[in-house]
Amino acid sequence: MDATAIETKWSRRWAEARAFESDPAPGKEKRYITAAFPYPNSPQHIGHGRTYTTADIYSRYLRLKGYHVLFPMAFHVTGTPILAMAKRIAGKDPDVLGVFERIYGIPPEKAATLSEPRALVSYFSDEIERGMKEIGYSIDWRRKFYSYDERFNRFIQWQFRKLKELGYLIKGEYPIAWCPADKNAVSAHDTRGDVDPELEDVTVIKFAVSGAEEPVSLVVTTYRPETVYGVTNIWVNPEAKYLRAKHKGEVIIISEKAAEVLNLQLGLEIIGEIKAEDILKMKAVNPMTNEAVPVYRAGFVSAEIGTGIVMSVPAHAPLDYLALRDLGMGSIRMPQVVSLKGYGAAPAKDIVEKMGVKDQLDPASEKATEEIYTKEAHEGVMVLGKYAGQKAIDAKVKIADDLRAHGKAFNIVTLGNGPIFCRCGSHVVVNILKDQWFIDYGVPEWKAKAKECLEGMKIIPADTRGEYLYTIDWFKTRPSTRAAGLGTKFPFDESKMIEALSDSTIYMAYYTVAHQIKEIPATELDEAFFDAVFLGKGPKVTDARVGKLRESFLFWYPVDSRHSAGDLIRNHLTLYIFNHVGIFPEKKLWPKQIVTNGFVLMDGSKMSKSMGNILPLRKAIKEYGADVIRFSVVCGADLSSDTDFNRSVADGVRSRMALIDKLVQDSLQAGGKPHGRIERWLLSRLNRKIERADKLYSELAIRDLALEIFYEVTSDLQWYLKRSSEPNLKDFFEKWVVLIAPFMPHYCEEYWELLGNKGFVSFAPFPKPDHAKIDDSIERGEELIRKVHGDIEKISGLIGKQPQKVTIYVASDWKRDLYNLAKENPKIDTFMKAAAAKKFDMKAVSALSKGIMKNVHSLPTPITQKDELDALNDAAGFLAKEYSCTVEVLPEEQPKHEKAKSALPDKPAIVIE
RNA sequence: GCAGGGGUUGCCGAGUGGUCAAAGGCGCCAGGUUCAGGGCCUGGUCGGUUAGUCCGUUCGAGUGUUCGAAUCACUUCCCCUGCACCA
Repeated sequence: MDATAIETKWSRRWAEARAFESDPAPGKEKRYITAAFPYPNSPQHIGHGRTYTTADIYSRYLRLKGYHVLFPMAFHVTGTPILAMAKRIAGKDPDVLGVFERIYGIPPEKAATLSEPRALVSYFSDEIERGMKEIGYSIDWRRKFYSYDERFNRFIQWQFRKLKELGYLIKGEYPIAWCPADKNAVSAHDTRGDVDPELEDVTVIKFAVSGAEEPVSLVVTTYRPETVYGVTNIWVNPEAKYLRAKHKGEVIIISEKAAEVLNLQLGLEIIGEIKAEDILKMKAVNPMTNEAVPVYRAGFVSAEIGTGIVMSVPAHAPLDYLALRDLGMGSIRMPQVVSLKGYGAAPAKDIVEKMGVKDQLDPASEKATEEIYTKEAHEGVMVLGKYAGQKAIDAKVKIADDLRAHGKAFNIVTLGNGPIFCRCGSHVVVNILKDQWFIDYGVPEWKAKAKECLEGMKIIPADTRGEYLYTIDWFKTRPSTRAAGLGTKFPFDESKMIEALSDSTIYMAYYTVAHQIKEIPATELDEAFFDAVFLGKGPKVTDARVGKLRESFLFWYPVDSRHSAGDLIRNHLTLYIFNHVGIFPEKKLWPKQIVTNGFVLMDGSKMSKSMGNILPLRKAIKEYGADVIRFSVVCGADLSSDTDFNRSVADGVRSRMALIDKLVQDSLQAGGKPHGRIERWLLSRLNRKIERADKLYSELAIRDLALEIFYEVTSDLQWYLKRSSEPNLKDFFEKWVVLIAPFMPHYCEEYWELLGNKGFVSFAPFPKPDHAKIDDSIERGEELIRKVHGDIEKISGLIGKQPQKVTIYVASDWKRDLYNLAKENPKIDTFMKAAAAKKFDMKAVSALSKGIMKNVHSLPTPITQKDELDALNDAAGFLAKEYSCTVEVLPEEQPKHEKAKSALPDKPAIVIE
């Protein structure tokens, strides 16, 4: 069995026959399948293979069911990662080049040539396409495109024009992580160490300086605005530089470093420096209590965090208490704002004393702070102010809102996990974009339509439906443009690019015309053109070139099944629903079904570059063969859970295929011979499976399918081999090969041909279950033989000798009648009465009654004595061979041993001598 | 913190009121195989017991509902994922 030869042969034949190039075929029932298109910044690994293999199995199943199926593929290159990677290659970044060489096996000379984004895209997309062809995905490659293709750009621009028309596109302010040197937004892959910047809203409260010549405020940053009632003083760091600056017409005092970082979002106008000593002489008015409080010095205050000025709430902030204590003021009045069970009026003081924290520089102060903050946030109750009696966590928001409403506070956005550095070396700050475009997924009618669509959709696995619903509710405004990246220019501001998740929500519509549209000059693909093709309206509906495209779109749409990994529910898949219901008013064009799957683990752990345990798909195919890999990446677990790929699984699949391969070859000689009992058993089992498999396929219960039509089948075949003298399996394989073809298309094509069939198995009809071949008594008989076989093994083990002679006694039919009677009368007294009424031999009945009644609800429904005798007689030769002894099968009515009478239905008496 | 998912016998992983000492795979043990090894086949793999049996204990921990719970409810501990501009 040469996997590579078979795979090459059949992928060539499919390509030559253009087997999977699908065009509209009016009159035929269609199914349109898509899977999330790949992002070509690395080769695909076996994990990517799971989604596509699932989609391919489904497509192939639907073809067997007689549907006209389209399964296209394209490449998503939108956004910044490819740009960033190309740049890093150009800069000879050792991390990137190291991963290329070690994990992807790309030689350094080759890697060096990939410093241009387009070269990178071309290299990896080519690699991915080859892999997809090698593994046998039934894709219509004519429809391939890249998301930076000019025609596709025009399509996406059309989409955004429609969104604007619908009022879903809005403009507003938006905070983002920003590199002041590059003048660009930064995300994880732009930072040193791939840190994902976390933005955090922080409240800034203004404390007016009392008695100042002109109005001026100290601005303090706080995460706990509710504690403003308990402020005893303000902290500044005497080592830091402070400035006076104008902010929205008011003068504020802020640290120099803070002003630098916050300038972009606050628009500060610097007036001049102010010495820390001068600030320390001031008194500041608490905007909530109107109390004037002094300003003190504290080393723990950092000029770089927030505004560089902090309010002091010693009752609730350990650091504030410690700093006061360090100044010798540990016993001043500390107003309590929040009550906390288990603590006194000053929880911060309590914990500092309990933990024995030395001073404000003691690292233990951090732990104390964390504990008090967490506890007060969740268990604390307000004891002061307007919201007394409410939970601290609720009061926090209300108090901040109140302060802002009265102009006593404003918000800033900071980096919660800073400091972060751009790859260029500069300090990442927060910028507020003034003219950011958003898609407003918060529009109620839009949400309602999305929910309506969801309700009408089939969701596999079913238990993820709630997650979609949650996501639909959770979506609000979503930024849809970025300053840089590959992809499509934003039509209403060409200096911006459409963001990567926003340009991949309705591209499935584009596939339906992707190859035809190439014949039309890009410049003619204007709004009216796409209106005509996808909405059937506007001036160009009569355009001759539109007609064909419109027809194709209407033939294939809607998408019958969309496939992706489950992590995309929170963004892509829900955006897919939103944009479809938004752009396409006709409900018949809305998505029908979404299928999501879990990840593939490698030997039990997540694949990652840092662990170096990524198995590239093409490497895996080379090692195991395409069909084995296809099977191994999908069969290990339910669709929704992660599945583990490891060598022993793949080896197991491979060795089972080797057995099947041999049997197929052998069966070719055996055509036309009559079927014995064991063939009838096998065919009975198979026909039962065919019936179940049809349902399992349509539900994509892949794990169950794998057990049912592969693992169980190979174990049946192993039993068959033991029981049968010469393989006679042609009829079996005729059906089974079709049944499993979606999983193992290459081998199955080969076997299909070997078995003398014409055409591709890929388009053969799904086998029909032959109910006449399903035979309970044969199957039960075979089970009995297996059981007897095992029992002989056990008994001879227990008595410690090899059998010379085995005699098997089959229970009389009256015992079977008794079993049935017991099932009808599961209580001992009624059972005995019923038995007496039916004139059973009551002495024999009472001997059996105890055993029967104990297991009355698990009692087998026995087959007849004759059926048991037939089965065991058929197996007598086999059993004799197995144990190299003589085997005799007798009814219990012909006893040669007293044990004969202990025979029970489904449990013959066995005498070993 | 909030939201979602989960803890099953050596491991992975089925099982969602009785038919469950609990599928299947892997690992391990014993035996077999014109078997070098690997492979393949049969049996075993919670404890005890036995001519193929029967008994006891188990499904993160605890409490409860029930004639009956791995399965339902409550409490508790632990783990994983997501929390937005990132594809």
